[in-house]
Amino acid sequence: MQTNKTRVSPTLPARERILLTAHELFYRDGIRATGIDRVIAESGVTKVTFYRHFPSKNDLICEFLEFRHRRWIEWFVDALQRHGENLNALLPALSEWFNDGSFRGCAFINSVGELGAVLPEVVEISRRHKLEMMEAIARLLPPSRHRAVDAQAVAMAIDGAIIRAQFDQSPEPALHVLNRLLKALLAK
Amino acid sequence: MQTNKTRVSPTLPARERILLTAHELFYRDGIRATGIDRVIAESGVTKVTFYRHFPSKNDLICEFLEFRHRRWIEWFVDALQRHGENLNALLPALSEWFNDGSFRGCAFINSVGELGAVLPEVVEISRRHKLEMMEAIARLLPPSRHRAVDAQAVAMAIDGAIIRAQFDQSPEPALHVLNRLLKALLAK
DNA sequence: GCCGATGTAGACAATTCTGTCTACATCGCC
DNA sequence: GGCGATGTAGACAGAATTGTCTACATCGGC
Repeated sequence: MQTNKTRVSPTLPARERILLTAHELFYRDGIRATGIDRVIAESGVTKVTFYRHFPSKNDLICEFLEFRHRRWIEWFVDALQRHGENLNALLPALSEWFNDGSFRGCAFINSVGELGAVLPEVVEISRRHKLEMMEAIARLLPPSRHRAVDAQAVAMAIDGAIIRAQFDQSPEPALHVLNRLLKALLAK
Repeated sequence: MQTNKTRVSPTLPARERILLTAHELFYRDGIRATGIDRVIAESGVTKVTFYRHFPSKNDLICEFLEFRHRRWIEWFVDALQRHGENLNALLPALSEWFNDGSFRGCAFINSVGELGAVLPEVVEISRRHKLEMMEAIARLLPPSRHRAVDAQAVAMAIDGAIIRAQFDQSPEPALHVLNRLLKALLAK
């Protein structure tokens, strides 16, 4: 009898199961708050299997961030495209994310806050993540002398909105205020 | 012979010493990363003294956030006043903060990311903090119909800038991009 | 047919964490 | 004078942490 609380498909290879489980727990509860034993139990593997794939928790943390990065950017680019591939796509795209029940802010902002001082790789991966987010935003802007700086301004406003959405009960104020900020930025 | 690594003045009452030490360690290294034993050792008190003042680590965490809140707002209001008490004061004020060697982002953003899912008081205190920050910003704006929303937009931009300054090596890009964002917001 | 990669089961070690306990000292204030 | 608040020193308990170890099973590909 298996009484595992496995939440991921047991047909997936062990490595995928571990990564998916870590992704859910790390993002939801925080990284330090999540013990390795918990990840092992919920992904339905054994300790040996786990440690064969991830020599230490720090390795898992880095792989979790890389995994999250690929996943998030893929969603972001797709959402922007679905909503018209211009600046007006930003709000509906972010609205999707903020309204998702599992939204708990930006995994990279959270991780840098939690581990940045102690695990430099976390900062490095997160910086790369924000850079790629900014590049995706830049592609929405018409080529011009200010494109790079404008994209940075939009990215900064979005980070502020992520924080706001994370703090508030509802994502509406964050989206509303972000809209005002974007409008002001475009009307220059 | 006292070999304590006490970093706070030993003449202060025990409670102050604990709070100052916790403030430094929690902000610098993260909350979960900092053990109670470490706080006790570096504040130069004993376990009994510590637990008489703070029944549990969670109590200390909340008191740390309240302490940080009072301290930060006091500094912020003062800095805004010193720099002219108008919107142009924001940049030089934040520049002071970002350039401080101990800057490691916003303690409330970091704490919500780390503990928000598991300690609701943290979110509550942090929300209050952001509200008071926003009110201080609102007082820089001329009374108008949009004052509240404008203050929220400025606060959101500032949160984005805090993140950016925390991620980057240097605070310059964060300040520069924030400047652009504020200029756009005012020129409406 | 064999080898290496991947998988399972669970005991065990070493450390660290929070929090409790006993026993005693000092100081301000009613 | 006595009491309560505040302080010191350090042993101890109980739980949780990360990571190691032995022993065995399965399966695909060379």
